Amino acid sequence: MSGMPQRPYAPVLERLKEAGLRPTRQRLALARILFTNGDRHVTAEQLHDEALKAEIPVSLATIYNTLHQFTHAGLLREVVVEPGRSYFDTNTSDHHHFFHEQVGQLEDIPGDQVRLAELPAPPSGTAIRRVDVIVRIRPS
Amino acid sequence: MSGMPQRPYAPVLERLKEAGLRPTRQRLALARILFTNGDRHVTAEQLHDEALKAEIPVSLATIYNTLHQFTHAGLLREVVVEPGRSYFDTNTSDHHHFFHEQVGQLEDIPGDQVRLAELPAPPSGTAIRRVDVIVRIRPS
DNA sequence: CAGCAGTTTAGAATTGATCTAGACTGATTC
DNA sequence: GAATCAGTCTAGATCAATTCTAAACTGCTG
Repeated sequence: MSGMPQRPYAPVLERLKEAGLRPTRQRLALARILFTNGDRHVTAEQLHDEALKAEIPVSLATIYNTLHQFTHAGLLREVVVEPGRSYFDTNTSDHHHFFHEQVGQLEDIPGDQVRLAELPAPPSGTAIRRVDVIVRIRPS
Repeated sequence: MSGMPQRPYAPVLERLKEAGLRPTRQRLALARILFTNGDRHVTAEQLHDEALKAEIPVSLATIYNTLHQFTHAGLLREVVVEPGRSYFDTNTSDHHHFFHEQVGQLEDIPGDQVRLAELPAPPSGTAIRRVDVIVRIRPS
């Protein structure tokens, strides 16, 4: 079918190298799925299914390893909204989320559409690491 | 030891009745642990341990049932901050949280110390059900 | 192309939570 | 206060998401 060999690997390869991650077959393929399709929010299972459909046989363990490595490297951000399920967000810039509870679907809120007028001082001996705002929505 | 029979059950009994929950042995005991010690944030496991230590033999299944029933009745509020673990907050008023990630410990932020200057319009066809703000902190 | 640290993998194990079917119990009725 | 019954409770099985383990594999570098 496709005449041109699929090769938008180059930019993704760069990102892996910069992050100090050895560009293996699996990491390249997963990075391509994650980072060449706009902003995304995936669970481990979703990414696994998608990889298998794309003919990239990869184990679930590797999916988990990779998601966490990417997160530590700052390529992904983990978002916790439901007990017993983690979402990974390819948008690592400063922003918050809508969470559609019925569907289990996350959606970015552009960073400047939520502003905290006032932030409390953290308890003494602690520093703020990050602020998460989750706007839980339901069909109306 | 204690001369007076422990009996701050009365107020707690009222709350159960008002919520339409039959005041059983277990529910009364758990309600007393939860609601007569100021604002608290507990996981199912924590509450279970505490109950057993207080000589109230209760199964883990009942702990889960009770926590959910109390939550539906509006006596508790569930807070999701960590994948794979749910916290239940005895403070059901409008407020947000600090989450001490190293320790897995939640702390209330008084309602008026976080104010959202701007809230985005929910996607069309949806309505906002609730907004959660989690300020993640770490030892400094 | 040999060697090795870093990766990947299948499958087992762990964890938090839920389900199930049977035993128990608060409230109601006589 | 015994009989009744819907509502509860329980031990144990089960489930789903995730992590662990030990062995096989693979990018690099020399």
